[in-house]
Amino acid sequence: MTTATERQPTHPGEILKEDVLPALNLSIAEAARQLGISRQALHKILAGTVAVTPEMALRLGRWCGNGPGLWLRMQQAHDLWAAERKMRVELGAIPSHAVG
Amino acid sequence: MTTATERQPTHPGEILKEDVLPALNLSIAEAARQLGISRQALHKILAGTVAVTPEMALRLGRWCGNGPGLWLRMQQAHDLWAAERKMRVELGAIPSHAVG
DNA sequence: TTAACTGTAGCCTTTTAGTTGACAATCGTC
DNA sequence: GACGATTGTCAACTAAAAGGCTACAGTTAA
Repeated sequence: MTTATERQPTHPGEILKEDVLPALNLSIAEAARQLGISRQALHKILAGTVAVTPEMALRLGRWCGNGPGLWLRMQQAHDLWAAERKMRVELGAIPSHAVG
Repeated sequence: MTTATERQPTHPGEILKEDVLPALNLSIAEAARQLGISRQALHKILAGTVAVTPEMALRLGRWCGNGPGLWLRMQQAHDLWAAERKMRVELGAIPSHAVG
């Protein structure tokens, strides 16, 4: 395996927008206030145009009460998928020292 | 749990320097050549002064034959630990919507 | 001695997260 | 209809970080 070029993993902002915000019944502006960030910054996360940094994952994890892990793992999967496509050619040129 | 302020998680470069490079019996310069990066860039990773990005994790994963996951998880643990200390105060000000 | 490798230090470019300010469009309420 | 809050989106700015490059002093091996 690890051939996995499936489809793009869901961006954490999507979960935030479709599940968390509706469940809490909060506006974007109010949520941003509680998170201590600008509403524009939160908007970009919801739109998936910026990444969830470790710092932002800590904010979200504290705010949602589920810890930073989920948000960070989702973002990582997303980043890895993107990087893998971008580097496909270059990666092929790297010699592999695999044991097996 | 998640109180975890233990000690700083090991930086992935440490593993690279102490285990991988000796096992492969390669110089830093040669390893950098194979990885397709400058020897200075590799040196900074080994010294732990820069982070292992998703792209770099893909290079290392391909090169070592173990995939990018290990390197990325180690870096993430490292980053999270650092961010958590830096934001401790600010995090306390964020209201928690935990269910339980 | 000469060649290669190493640790560091700069400098430069590009990318990206986050801020503030601004504007038009929308929606609920009085 | 008017008012206020929210929203989507833009631009300008700052700050940080990755990665490349050059350079130089020190070390080690042939």
